[in-house]
Amino acid sequence: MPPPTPARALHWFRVDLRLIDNPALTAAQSADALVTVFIDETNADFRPRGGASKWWLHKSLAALSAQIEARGGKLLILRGDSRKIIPRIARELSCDLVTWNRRYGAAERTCDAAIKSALREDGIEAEGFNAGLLYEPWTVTSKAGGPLRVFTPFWKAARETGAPSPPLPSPQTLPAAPEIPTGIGALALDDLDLLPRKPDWAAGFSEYWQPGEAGALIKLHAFIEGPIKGYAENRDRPDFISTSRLSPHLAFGEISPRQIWQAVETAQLAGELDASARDVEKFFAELGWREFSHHLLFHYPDIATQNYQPRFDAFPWQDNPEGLKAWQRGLTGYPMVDAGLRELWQTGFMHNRVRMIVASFLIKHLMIDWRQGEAWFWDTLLDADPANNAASWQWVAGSGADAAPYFRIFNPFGQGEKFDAKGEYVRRFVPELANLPDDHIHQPWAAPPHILARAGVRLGTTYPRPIVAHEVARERALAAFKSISTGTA
DNA sequence: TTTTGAGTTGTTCGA
DNA sequence: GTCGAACAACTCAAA
Repeated sequence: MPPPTPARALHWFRVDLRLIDNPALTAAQSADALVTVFIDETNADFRPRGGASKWWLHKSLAALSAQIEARGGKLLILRGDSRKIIPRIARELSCDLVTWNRRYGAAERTCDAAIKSALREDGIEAEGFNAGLLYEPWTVTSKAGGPLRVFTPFWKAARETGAPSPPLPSPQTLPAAPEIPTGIGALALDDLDLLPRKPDWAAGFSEYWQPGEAGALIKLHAFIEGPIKGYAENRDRPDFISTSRLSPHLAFGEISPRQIWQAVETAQLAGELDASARDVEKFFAELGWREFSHHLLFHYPDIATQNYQPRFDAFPWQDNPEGLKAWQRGLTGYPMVDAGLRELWQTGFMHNRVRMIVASFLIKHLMIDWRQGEAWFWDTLLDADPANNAASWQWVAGSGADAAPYFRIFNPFGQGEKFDAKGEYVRRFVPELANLPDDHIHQPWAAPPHILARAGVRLGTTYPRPIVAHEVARERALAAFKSISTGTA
């Protein structure tokens, strides 16, 4: 337990870049003096941040720092191995309490546990809190006491443990920081060198995103006033804004799932929500999938690198660097797949339905190891999240917990015809096909020559032919997946 | 211990 | 055009 009124506290920001509903910050703010710190961690066993995440982090830290200063506080920025830095600065700044919010990856938990014991050996109190999840992984168990590995029973059991707790308010003022010695190694945000320069591939991102707590609240309220109505049906439509787009904000902890939950529920109870109960349940279930991914990461720490189902270790993945490159660049010849990958490159985001389509294509049509797709998403997604990214790729591959069956192979043009019937999504991100009529835009290779000519499309020149024929690829994938089935085959 | 029912997101084929 | 069945068999969770 922390001292009743610590003289001097340190709050360590990690995946909680916000002031509202920040229990660790709230616990620290009763101190007479408060230092808040963010560390660009260079710990050897941590996965390096992806490029898109770095861009977001820069913007988010700028927003957070301004918010803290507006309340009389100070955000210190440092770089290095957190296992050394935290105990050192806690000592040098004479702190008697250090607080943080928990993270759930194996390396991070080991690190935090080591820091906690180091601090306590120095007589400094250290305490972790839950800021990132509705239900912490160890609180949701089967009747037998173990982790749940199927979503539906997991989500049922989680909700039976009780309603999510309400969010904490933002502190209106923060205790002033003590004098920071110059030798402590404080950096300016720009020193972290998080923004891309040559070339600046992130130049377009600001058009779509406002990183930081204020931007998160704007997205939340826009969702509650708009797309949550009809969410159950529309969430599969990439051709208009049909989802919350809160994922990058959640990935950096600029908003908590408790805040989202409470805002939706409050609007619903007040009769201000023009959405059906089914819409709300569907949306809550998506938060539930995020919880489930974290639950899996906590109980099975290797999910980002190892097949959850070991029989997939024998899968005949193909070494196909040209195929991988065509996929990454959005040049597979399948408009829906290419639109998705170009949306990712241009905006740092991809609609969830399209993520499934492009992932299925990489894994099943090209038979490229899901880890290569996971790595690309890790580098390019603004919402790259160690739990969601790994669990979702394994779900598509069929190698994960509660995964898609092997014979579920998305038809890359059928999905387009179904969920982007007018081709608006394709036209937005694959402009060289924009003049094709609706009924040919998802299968340009099958369009009559005069239609292609009129639309200015020359296959193999202005837009690629399919790099693999769907029917051939499908049969090949079915055979490969059958070969690792546990049956007698 | 054994049994039973269920399991995010799909596609294809044939009636 | 629409609809149901097949696509495998397994694992999980609970009774």
